Amino acid sequence: MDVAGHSGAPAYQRIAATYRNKIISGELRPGDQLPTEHEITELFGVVRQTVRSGLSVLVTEGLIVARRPHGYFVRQREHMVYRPQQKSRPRPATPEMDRFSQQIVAEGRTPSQLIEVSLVQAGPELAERLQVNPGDTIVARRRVRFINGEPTNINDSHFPLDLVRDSEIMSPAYLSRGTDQVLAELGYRQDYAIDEIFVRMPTPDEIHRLNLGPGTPVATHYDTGYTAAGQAVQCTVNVLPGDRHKIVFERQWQDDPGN
Amino acid sequence: MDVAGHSGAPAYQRIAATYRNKIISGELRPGDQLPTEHEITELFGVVRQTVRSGLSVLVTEGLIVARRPHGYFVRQREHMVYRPQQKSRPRPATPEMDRFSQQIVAEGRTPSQLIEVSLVQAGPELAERLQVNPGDTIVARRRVRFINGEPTNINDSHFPLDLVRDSEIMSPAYLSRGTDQVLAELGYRQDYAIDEIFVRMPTPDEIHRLNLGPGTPVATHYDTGYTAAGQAVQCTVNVLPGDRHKIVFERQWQDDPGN
DNA sequence: GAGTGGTCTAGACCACATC
DNA sequence: ATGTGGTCTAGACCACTCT
Repeated sequence: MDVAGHSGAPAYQRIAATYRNKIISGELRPGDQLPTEHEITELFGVVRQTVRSGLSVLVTEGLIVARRPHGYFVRQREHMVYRPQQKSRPRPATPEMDRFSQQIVAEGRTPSQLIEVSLVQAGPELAERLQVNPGDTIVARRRVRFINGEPTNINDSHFPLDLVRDSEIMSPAYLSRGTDQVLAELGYRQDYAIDEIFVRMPTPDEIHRLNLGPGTPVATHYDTGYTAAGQAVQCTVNVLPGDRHKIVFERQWQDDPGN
Repeated sequence: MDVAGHSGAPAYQRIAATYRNKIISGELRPGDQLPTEHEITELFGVVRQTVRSGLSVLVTEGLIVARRPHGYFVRQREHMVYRPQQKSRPRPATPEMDRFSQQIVAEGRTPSQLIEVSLVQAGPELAERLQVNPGDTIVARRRVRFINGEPTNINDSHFPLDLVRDSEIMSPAYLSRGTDQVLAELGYRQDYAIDEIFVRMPTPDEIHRLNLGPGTPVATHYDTGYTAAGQAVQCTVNVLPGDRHKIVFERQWQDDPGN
């Protein structure tokens, strides 16, 4: 079972297991420093490369981070709550902020955004969801959201070009009433949405935009909106770093009470 | 931007970027074999350890797998659809299978399960959700679900001991009508649930139970059920390997149509 | 037996932040 | 200047599977 703990296991796995157990058991707490590579070398009687192999296991597991030139530290994580359900609830009549910003301000933190609008060719993933052909031109409204100056998630909205040509959505300015409202004004009222969540390791581009550390997986949330007639009007790709978010929603029971 | 592509980047990053780009662009397709470590050594003019560093980046990104003694191959993934919403919908009157098994059979595949029931002490995560004190004894009904003999997800249900003592839930047998129904018969009808999804790298135990490859993150889905009075009656922890699942749910709009 | 990846040793030089 | 982790070389032996 606990193969890595066996004395027959490779040395680097024993090193990883040793410090993993100390972290899980609470002996090492978030923010605590591990021994240096040099010290672990002497503790286990192996060369530095072997120590590095062991620690790299814990780095890719997201348990520790290297802070040069200080050493390795137990990682701490703080999850912001992400509620996909709330997107389909009414907003205040005259909103000054989108829902993300409202939530952050309510938590006493400072939100900011970087918005970038461009015309791109639809890849297969987006083409299928937006009911267009791969390679068709679509509008991408790319946004990185920050909390207290730290990049926190990616929110890239995509629209079929025909729907939003010459509308406000084409401007890289902040739309306080939200793109859904603009779409509704253009005659494309969103009636229902399909949410898909994938879990994977980030691409180098995502690592760069979100300033992700090694061993940080991401959730990709595809939110595809449709009119009552079933026409796709937008597909938003949210990329949520696993160490900064938890996804929350609620369900009411629909059982027959006589059951 | 594409730092790893710069000629100034470390050799192992250039190697990783080279094959990552070939995979993303489609030049290398799922199932294709990469050159051997020895061949890449000659292609880049570096020693084997450096090649291994580069390839290990792609392994931990989940893009490739090592199949000894054949070589490295581009990984292929197949996502089963996971619908947390369906848990709160009525089932057929006389179910012979749980929802998971129903779906798998409908897809023409063969489900199976390993069930294990035990009494455990609640850790802080479960204690908080089940409204008990940390260290209190709770009932854990642990289940690994298989498709065609391959482990696919973990489904561990937890109950306060007082609620289910001496009930069928304590037996490690398959309950075709579901534990929710058994709880309802005991007088604890579930009225609503809160779902929380975390994204992280798996623990060694999860790697073992689910036979996970390196670079595979997991989603942890906490499904906590409450009676109408707000009493927590169960907390189920689903562990979903990222390379085998996508999470899907739907939303109807709740806007005021006059908006 | 040949070839694959898995592990390990014993060195070396570097960039970087702190003292 | 010191000490940290980051990268790299040049070897070695091993377990495993295919032929």
